[in-house]
Amino acid sequence: MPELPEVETIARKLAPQIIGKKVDQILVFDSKLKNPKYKKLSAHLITKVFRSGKQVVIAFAPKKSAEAEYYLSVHLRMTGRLLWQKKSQQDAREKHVRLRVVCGNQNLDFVDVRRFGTVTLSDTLEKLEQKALDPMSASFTKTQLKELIGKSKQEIKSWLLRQDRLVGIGNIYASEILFEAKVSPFRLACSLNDKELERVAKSTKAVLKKAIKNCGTTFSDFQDSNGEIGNYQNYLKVYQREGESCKRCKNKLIQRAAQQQRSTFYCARCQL
DNA sequence: CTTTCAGCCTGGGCGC
DNA sequence: TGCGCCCAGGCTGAAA
Repeated sequence: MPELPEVETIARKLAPQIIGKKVDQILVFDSKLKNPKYKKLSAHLITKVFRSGKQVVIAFAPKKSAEAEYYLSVHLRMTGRLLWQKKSQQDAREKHVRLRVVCGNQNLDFVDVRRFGTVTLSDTLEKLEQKALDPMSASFTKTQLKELIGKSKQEIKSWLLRQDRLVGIGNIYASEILFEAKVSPFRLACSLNDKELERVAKSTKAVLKKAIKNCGTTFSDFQDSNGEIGNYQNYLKVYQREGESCKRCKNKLIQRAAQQQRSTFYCARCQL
């Protein structure tokens, strides 16, 4: 479900809620997520919560102001959510709770309907770090983008989804970024000239920044740790607007096409 | 090396 | 109300 802005939102809201909490135990309700190492987290304190790519990373230390010993990295994929909530009487499995971090009378629940989400435990940050560039980092520039693209003959929309080059962009923001940059999603990545690369780089930063400011996009089930939703769906220019008018050129030319079995939305008039 | 494509899962919404 | 089909904001690994 979530892309970079949604994961950033989750991490930011979760951090003040769970930092300083002491872990009693980890409960796993999904056989795919079983891991005997989770026992090691008992009695540890949560010391940090942050985003890495599309993952939410939670750091654990044996005591306050000690170095983190473990990092729990959660990838929410399509339908995953992290909810900080009071202990409930309900059966965890009924609500698709897959993993539960028990902290006193509250739980951090990893809820995931489709079970695509993954959870990994690591004892160093290096093992979690992505080789790919984060588009919100200062080193993401037109020059960097050009270098990353190289001679790739993939269509630019598909290229933007490649997590091994650039982390964090998913299906919604790829369409929105290319609309903002006035670049057709079907253009081959290697065919973009310097001006177009500049527009793609700038639009990437601008779109993601604005989405983060608005706490992400909510369609069906994106929620932060309080069960609150984002606002960016009100700012989407092309995504899910097939047949509607372009907000820039006013023509009824917002179209939908399939690329790699995923929907792409674009304006047939102003994206060249 | 690069690129494509089925598969992983479940549920909601639609037409019949 | 029920059934089958399509769709869903992601990623992996095998195949071409």
